[in-house]
Amino acid sequence: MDSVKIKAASKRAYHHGDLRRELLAAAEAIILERGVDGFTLREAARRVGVSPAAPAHHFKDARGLLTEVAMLGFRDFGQALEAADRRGGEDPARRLAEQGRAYVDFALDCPARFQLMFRPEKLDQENAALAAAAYHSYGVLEAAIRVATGTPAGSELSPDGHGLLLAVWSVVHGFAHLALGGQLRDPAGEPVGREAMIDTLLPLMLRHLPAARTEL
Amino acid sequence: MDSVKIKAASKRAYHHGDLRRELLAAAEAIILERGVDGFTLREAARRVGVSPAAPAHHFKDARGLLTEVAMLGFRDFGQALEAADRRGGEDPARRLAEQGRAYVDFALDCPARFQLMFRPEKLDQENAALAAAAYHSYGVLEAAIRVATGTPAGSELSPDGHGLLLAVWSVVHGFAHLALGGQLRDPAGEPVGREAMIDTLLPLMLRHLPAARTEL
DNA sequence: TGTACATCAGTGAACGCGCGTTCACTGATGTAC
DNA sequence: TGTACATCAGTGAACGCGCGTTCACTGATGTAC
Repeated sequence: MDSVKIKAASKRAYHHGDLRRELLAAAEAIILERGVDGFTLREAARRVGVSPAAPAHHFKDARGLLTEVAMLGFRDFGQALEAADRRGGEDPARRLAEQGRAYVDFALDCPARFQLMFRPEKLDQENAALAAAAYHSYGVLEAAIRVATGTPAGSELSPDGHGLLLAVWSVVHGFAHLALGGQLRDPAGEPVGREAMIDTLLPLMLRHLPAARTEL
Repeated sequence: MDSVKIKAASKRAYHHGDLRRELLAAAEAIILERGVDGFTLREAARRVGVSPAAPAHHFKDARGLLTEVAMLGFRDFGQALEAADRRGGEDPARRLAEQGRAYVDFALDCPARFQLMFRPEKLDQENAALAAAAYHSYGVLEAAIRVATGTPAGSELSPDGHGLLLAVWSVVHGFAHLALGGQLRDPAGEPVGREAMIDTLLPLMLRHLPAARTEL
């Protein structure tokens, strides 16, 4: 372990080598500790051991850095939803349930990114990569709804389908938001964990989908 | 109308008269325009036409003012939920549906207060009045769940009841949060309004309550 | 293989900014006698 | 009813702070010949 440390420390040259990536990681760490609003560019530079002017070579400004964090977050998020969707196999209700679980898992496992991702005022809304990544995540959920409601890929979602989408998204997002805020308590006063989501909310939500009753 | 204005302006004495209340109102206006993080004590003082030191006579500090705004918000919120609950009459499902509607109405009609109320890191968590007001709001929802699940006032909520409470709260809160963020779109790309909540989400949520099917 | 030079990725000092809060103060109000 | 005085609710100047960003710079790297 010493050798690794020495190697890393000794190569601390004038050129950092991986500053961009390290700044992104530092931003996440800061958000985790201090909240989205606790982030400052200077603090990120400080943590990475670089002058406050250095980040400008990699990001337009502070907002640019945060936007990048959120964009990468949405990419991972979309991938997690896709993986969950695949785990659901052929059963539409299971696909939705798995996505719901993945949604909450992401929120609770990566609260910094998650909270940033849903704070649009902190991000550069003009950024195409961010918009694309966010829209792609949305598409994963929508696709599962299409399957669940038998809506072919090209045509518009039925009102029922759209309602289901709203409902699933809302319940899952609301749960994540409240859980992250520490506001959810069980009858004993303990903070509610993600199992509550999986065990009770999703079944409740998906109950009326024919296939759901047996699988959940 | 002139007389009113003159009366108000002419009485612009050394002593403001209603500074406390006006600061609270200014804080809300600032949050509305600039978001919760856009609030500053100096800006509030500026709007009210008072020196930056004046607020200290009415609030311990900036956090104290925000805490008061949130506390008053929770009071109104609780009252709105109670009124909605009463509108629901005897039908448990209708009571829940009315509360859900009131929840979303409050969020969309008073976005500044609502968003502040659910940003615990901005508030003084030690403040007893805030905690009481928040807890009271929660109690209104819980009471309706008790009725819906036939749980007497003294005894613990059943797992099913607790699940229902989580579900209703999550869906309603998630919808409000996403709608405020402008993230919800209907198939035509238009922002989704509160009708979606009332027309489709709540029925979906409450469908399995026996009385709900007919009433909604 | 060496060398000149452009480019890249840093430094560190400095800028102006708005913030929350403190301070000594003062004008207005209310109360005791 | 007047007056002395305590208290309340303001002022405005000043404090120190950390921030984002700019600037002229310099060290390291990569490339053309």
